Amino acid sequence: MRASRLFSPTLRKVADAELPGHRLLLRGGFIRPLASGLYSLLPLGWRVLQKIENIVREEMDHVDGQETLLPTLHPEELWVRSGRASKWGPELMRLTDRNNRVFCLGATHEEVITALVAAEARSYRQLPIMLYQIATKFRDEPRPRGGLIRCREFGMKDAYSFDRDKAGTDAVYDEVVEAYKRILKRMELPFRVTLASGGYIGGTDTREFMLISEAGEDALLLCSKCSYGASPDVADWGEKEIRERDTEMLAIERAATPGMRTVEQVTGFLSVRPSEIVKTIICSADGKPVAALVRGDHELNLDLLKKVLGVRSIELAGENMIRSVTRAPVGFAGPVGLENIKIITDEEIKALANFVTGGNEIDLHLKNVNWGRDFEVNQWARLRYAQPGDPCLVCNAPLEAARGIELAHVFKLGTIFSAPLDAAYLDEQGERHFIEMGCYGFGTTRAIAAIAEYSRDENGIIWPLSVAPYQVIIIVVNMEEKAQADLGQSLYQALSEKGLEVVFEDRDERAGVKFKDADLTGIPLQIVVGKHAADGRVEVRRRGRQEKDLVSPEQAIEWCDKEVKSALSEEGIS
RNA sequence: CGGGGCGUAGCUCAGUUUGGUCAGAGCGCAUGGUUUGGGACCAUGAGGCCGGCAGUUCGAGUCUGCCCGCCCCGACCA
Repeated sequence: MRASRLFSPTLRKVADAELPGHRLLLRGGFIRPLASGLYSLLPLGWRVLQKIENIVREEMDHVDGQETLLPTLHPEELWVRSGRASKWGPELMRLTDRNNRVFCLGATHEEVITALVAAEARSYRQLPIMLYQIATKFRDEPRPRGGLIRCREFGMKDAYSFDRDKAGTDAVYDEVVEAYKRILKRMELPFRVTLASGGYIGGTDTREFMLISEAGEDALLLCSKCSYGASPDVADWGEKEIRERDTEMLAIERAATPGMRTVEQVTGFLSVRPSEIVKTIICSADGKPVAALVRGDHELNLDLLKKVLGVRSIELAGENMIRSVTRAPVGFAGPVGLENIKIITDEEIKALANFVTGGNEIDLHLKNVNWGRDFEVNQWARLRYAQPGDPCLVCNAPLEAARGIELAHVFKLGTIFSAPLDAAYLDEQGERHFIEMGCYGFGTTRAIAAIAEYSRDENGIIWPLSVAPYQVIIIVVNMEEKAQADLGQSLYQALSEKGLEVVFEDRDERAGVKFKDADLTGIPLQIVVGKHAADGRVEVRRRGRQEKDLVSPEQAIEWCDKEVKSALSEEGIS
């Protein structure tokens, strides 16, 4: 491609973009915004996406995935059947056809694929199947952000596995995990595999492939030593020695705390640390009030509480329930004097003595409260969320807080979709079973953003060869110098004939402009045809590296060829 | 949905406080010339519904109200 014909409008400055990677994608002429959360991919961006898609495609095919293409427009009725029409609510984009039939734009494709398989699969002999597609998804996100990181319309590879039993799903799942590792390695993205919750879709064994990045949207807790990592809402941690209190219990004191309802307010007002306060959270467990106690600097995990209590539903109590239990407005609950209510207490409070609690009276807190003496603990349990510093579940090293960009997601669906959509098969005995499913998503457009975020310098993006829009750029410093123009032209021809993807920077621009644009565009192999052209010498260098070599044109061709071959073979197309 | 910011030339922005020589700058673009190894220089020129609507006023880019759009934080989120 000749740069003089290439549609890649570069920009010096952009407003409305905070993330460095996003800015560089805009500046480099890869993407342009159309509306909030909607982007056009320009020729260079589209080429990058296709490279990414092809890597994904190869690795999915390698684990026996079969590519399909499913409709973007779904009858809403299908989503009603699976129960997700209401679950997703307005996030699912809806529209009507001329007959007033309601359709939605595919936010994901479990329904469609399950319906498809349900219609065709009858026998265990037809299983297992793994189908995937690389297609556009639509979600009316409450807040799109970060350019391609979170869009309302975005590219994704979604795969679905269909097996006769859980063991079958397990096997495919493990294979896809390995495939994803290869995909990310080929894109030269480092990643952590973390545990996550099922979210809207549900399912188990939810794992996310995260690029650790400040630009990430998701908070994570990562082990500082081993590979354990999880999102804070599901992070577990290892046994922690809790030394029971050994300080002397002081006399309980009433402390006026006018208007002080939050931990922050109370700590400030009474000059105590959050870890010296015990929060009392009134919850409604199957409709009955329960008091859950956690340290002021901890967060109550309702899921844990639900499990410990063995109830069906758990939620924070409403104002009325709190008033009737504590006889005080919200913000002053405490365990002392509570009657007819179960008090369940986080185990780490065992270590606390003389702590502050609410006084069950407006504008009142109590100081020097002690468990056992001032109130009875009905049950000790682990009730809080993990936090940085907690010991790793696996190796006991401290967990650290981090942020990540979710690149991919895998989980097991069981029969969540096959049951309502009636995807079943007959086994050897003629018995009917619902198909066991798995779901495996990979964000292709998001991967562009992730690479841009990860692999860059102040001058622009530095694309790995595997996903670069072009592999080589030949920069002719001055097209008016015949020696340079001719040498550039012949190099362009030779490299193209070798099958390399080349941009020929032939524009009538100043050298500085061309260099800046080349760096911004991030094409990994640069050949500069300049003042040494008359002596039959050109410069070669890797984008992002300082070193440059003065070589003959033949050596330059050889060098490009070698760099590309070694990069693409190191990927190990398996 | 809550909080904050912004909307003026293709891009980045000034001008809004205090209504009236207030339609501006730099970059980009076009033409001519000089330049040619890291976003050159000179000259000339084109380019604006000052986000929209409705008010206030003799007069609105500037004040008021409503609306729309974009960005950021939060809530939310395969």
